[in-house]
Amino acid sequence: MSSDPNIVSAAPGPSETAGLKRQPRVIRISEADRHVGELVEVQGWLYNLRKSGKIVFPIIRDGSGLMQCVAVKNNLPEEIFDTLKNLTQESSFTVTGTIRAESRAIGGFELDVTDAKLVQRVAEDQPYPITPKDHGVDFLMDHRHLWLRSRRQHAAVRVRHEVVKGIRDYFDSHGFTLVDTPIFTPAACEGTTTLFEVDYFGDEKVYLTQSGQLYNEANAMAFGKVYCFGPTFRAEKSKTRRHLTEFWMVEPEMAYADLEEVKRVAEDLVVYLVGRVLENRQEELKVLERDMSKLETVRAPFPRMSYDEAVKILQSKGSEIEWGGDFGNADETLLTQDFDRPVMVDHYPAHIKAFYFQPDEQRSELALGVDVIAPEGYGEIIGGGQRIHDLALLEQRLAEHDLPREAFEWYLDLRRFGTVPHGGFGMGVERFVAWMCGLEHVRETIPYPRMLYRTRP
RNA sequence: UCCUCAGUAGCUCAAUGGUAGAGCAUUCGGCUGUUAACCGAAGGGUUGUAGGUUCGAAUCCUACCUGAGGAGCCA
Repeated sequence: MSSDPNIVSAAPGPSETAGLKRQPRVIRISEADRHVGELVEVQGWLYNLRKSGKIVFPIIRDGSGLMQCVAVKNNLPEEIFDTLKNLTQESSFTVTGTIRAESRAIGGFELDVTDAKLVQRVAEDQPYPITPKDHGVDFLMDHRHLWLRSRRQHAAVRVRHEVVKGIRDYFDSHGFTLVDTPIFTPAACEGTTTLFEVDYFGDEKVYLTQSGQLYNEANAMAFGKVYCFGPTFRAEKSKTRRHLTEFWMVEPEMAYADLEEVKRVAEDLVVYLVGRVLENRQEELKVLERDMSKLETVRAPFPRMSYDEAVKILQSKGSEIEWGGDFGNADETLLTQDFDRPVMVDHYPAHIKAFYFQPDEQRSELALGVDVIAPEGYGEIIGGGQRIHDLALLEQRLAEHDLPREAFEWYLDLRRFGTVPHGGFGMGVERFVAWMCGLEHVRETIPYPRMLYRTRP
């Protein structure tokens, strides 16, 4: 007997007597293996239907999986057989029958039908738009609310769930406290990227956050080790397979941490998450046809190199990059192609990083920042580093970047009242999930993607 | 913002200046083990929009609209 807390329906208990009508237990398809030989009820939607005269094979989808049902005309009341025979795609219905292992059927189990109830039949003059054949991305995105019922989308969303849960479990079990940062913010966190402006009761302009980092620094001084995890907004007119205007980012921040500690945590987190996805989401990766051998090699230590070294490697591989420039996507792919795991690049030129990066002691033109670049062309999944802890230096950087001093007074306070070296990073969930799933585009890693030219549905 | 490509049936595509077609989906009929089942039939079109060239335009030209891929920027 299962103790799955998800089962809310009344199940036949030990007090059931022979005189009572037997109520079949409602199960989810994902747990079919534990109910072989039992009479059960499945509640779901029609995924596909094949019929051959006096026998029909409806495949029911219940959100947890797919199961083929077998209904034979001669063994059923005519009304029930006709109900199943006339089901249209995505019609909702419940079906009762006995579970049997069947290697020919999708999922490995089959239901021999004894009863069925129609809940709502999809009208044939307005059939379900997503047929079992091919569709284009534009059409599917217009029907995203229905597309999520498809197997591949289902798999991607489940991998995302695993990654999100893994992120929380990792930080929760390593002494971090979740301290949420605001989504409405009064000014730019970094001053570089474009922000979405929001009218705030007419008399004040606020912006949707592009990073929780500045608040994270305050929180780290309060709690030692913190993380924030929520949606982030970038009004950049980026139109590539790696960009969304609304995406999720986890940002840990640690007091008394230097660049090396930031790198250690970033590496440890990535290794943990990859291992967890491989362990718990194999079925989903199979649906996505992900080459799992490409993930199994992701172990510590990751290759580490300085920006200087990275530029030399790129130049030797034919890139036209020059010292001082930022890496393009082609550069990132070149840089990782000889490795079977992510690559860490640190000590970037300060002028291509945000104002708050701590400079290197020996070479002040370098910033103590690190990027983690995923293999297979998935690009930068983590960016972070050590922050400036000295008040005078931070004041100088604000001035150099023409940032409004008064808006940052609270941030400067952190350097006035017990400042310590500290650092952290941000990891983009969608890019990470796209890498795990082997997806071409990050738009399939979030249920309702928001992109340059798409805000619907 | 820039560059490239694409818009034809509900969907995916064909028709390369000369009568707009196929598969899937839908409807009707057939089939007791199908695996995107199959077999037969039917309905379904102002070829993204506006203009132009031509005897004749889905096809050539111009503008616009919509989308995709990429660049820059970033996670």
